[in-house]
Amino acid sequence: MATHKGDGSAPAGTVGKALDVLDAVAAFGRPVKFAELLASSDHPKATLYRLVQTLVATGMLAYDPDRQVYGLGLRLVRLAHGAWAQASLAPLARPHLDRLSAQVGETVHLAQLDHGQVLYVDKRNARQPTAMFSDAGKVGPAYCTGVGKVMLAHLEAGALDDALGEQAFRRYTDTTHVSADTLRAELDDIRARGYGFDREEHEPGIRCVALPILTATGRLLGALSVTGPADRVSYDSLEGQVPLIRGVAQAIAADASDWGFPEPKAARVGTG
Amino acid sequence: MATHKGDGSAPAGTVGKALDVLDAVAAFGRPVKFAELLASSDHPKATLYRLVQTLVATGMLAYDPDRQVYGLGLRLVRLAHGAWAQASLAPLARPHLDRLSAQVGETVHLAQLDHGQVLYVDKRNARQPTAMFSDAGKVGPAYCTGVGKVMLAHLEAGALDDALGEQAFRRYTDTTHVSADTLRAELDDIRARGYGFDREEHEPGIRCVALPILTATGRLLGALSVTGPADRVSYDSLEGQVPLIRGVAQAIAADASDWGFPEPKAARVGTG
DNA sequence: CCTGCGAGTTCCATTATGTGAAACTTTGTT
DNA sequence: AACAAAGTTTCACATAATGGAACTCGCAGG
Repeated sequence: MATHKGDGSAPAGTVGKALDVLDAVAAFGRPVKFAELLASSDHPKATLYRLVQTLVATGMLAYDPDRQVYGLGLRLVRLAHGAWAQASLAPLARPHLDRLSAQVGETVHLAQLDHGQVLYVDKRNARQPTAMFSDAGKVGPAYCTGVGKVMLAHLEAGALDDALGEQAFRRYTDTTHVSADTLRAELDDIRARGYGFDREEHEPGIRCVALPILTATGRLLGALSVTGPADRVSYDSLEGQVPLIRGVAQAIAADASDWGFPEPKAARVGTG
Repeated sequence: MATHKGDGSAPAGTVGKALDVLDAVAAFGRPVKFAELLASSDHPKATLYRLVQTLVATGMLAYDPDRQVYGLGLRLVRLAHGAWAQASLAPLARPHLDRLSAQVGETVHLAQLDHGQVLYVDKRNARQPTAMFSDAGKVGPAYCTGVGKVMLAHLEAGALDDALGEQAFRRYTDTTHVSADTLRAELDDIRARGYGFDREEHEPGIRCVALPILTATGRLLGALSVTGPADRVSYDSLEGQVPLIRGVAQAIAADASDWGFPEPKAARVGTG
């Protein structure tokens, strides 16, 4: 799993390697011992060791001398606060999400596309308290979520090809797309219609309707979705929310362009 | 601007410089042009340029070719999700915070110490919805907040000296500590008593009581605080909450040691 | 139109940095 | 005590970073 990159093509120098180590630690999802890290990496012991030392020294990794394990450092949390605040739509969209959430009464997601994957940057639960940070930063598949498909649909041809190349097409449910071909067909549909559904493609019993957030010039910023359980929401009722959601999406886009929001470089990978 | 470190002695290698660039971008709090970054850094143009290129290539920085500005990349948000989940007390403490919040009815903070600064990793508002991610990741001064002082008080001598060296001692209110000396005196008090107050030292009208979260062996994990406006809470009433908060702190510490929580390397900077 | 300027980008000889096999130290186990 | 496994340090070597200078681009003024 790790990331799609593996490393075979990683053209980056020392910095890239160091960051890959961060990813590796993150992939474990728990504090790791040096040996575990070593096993999961193709660096020689000494090299990995120094890499890790550097990361600890810079606060990106935390080392617990008692248990001799490494974890992701708090400096990352600090940096990410900045990233979330300035590189994501979330802070800008916050009041709009609140409004939408209040009006639809179902779970609302705000997502952006990051290297072909869906990155959830904010969320409102049905009628529970506001989302936790643990929701922002979560990633999900693009090919089988409402927000994912809607964003793919509004990518330029080249970027779409790149992004499709990164999809796993794993079958989660019996409605999951398992090939780029059927997905492409639906994306055409979505592009024409302006919104898309997740028809229980990722989790059985979970449906959603999603719309892209586009600038006036058609640039993709992110996506919004309203999600509900199959036993409570019909596709018709979800479709009925579309005008409302569209209004919110446009409001967010308007705020974003006023503020000079940088384009999320989405699937602009590779070519450099 | 730069980091607190500025040590000059051993800033680390290439990786360190690259990460400092990230900090620099984060410090602007908005997308920056290359020239701005250059002005705020002491690297030669070509060097900074390549550093930035590397960071963009690795997804830590995002580049908007239209506006020619750099912002923090979404990869950071993704990584931070992992950091928050595994390097912070937050996920573990979540249910405890919920409980505490429900019982005291005032704002509750969970913080950790990061390089001499307070890092808020979770929060519950008085009776509003749960904190947003924008609260996790926020940093604050250690010398004039309840959680900060309580954590400083439970640092070992060496670490405390380091940490005190990083305090700005800026006067926010007329009760703010403005020197290490008076602060040290209060820290002794706090250590003896086991809890501390923020007597409107950071924001006028804002009081809080804070307790450290310590392992059975006395290792500092973080701190908890209950905060309220001066016109609603007295120091006596806050003090009355201490046993309750202490119970929660102990519960969190117990969970943390069960789970093998890594020590937040706090002020263990320098010596490397 | 062309000239000058500032921002951004590329070049390339130099050298600081990172590399990794192997040796060494520490920690835990039989 | 002896061994093994995990972690740390060493050092000759090579890669990768450095930064001064030159180049390109876009634009404002002459």
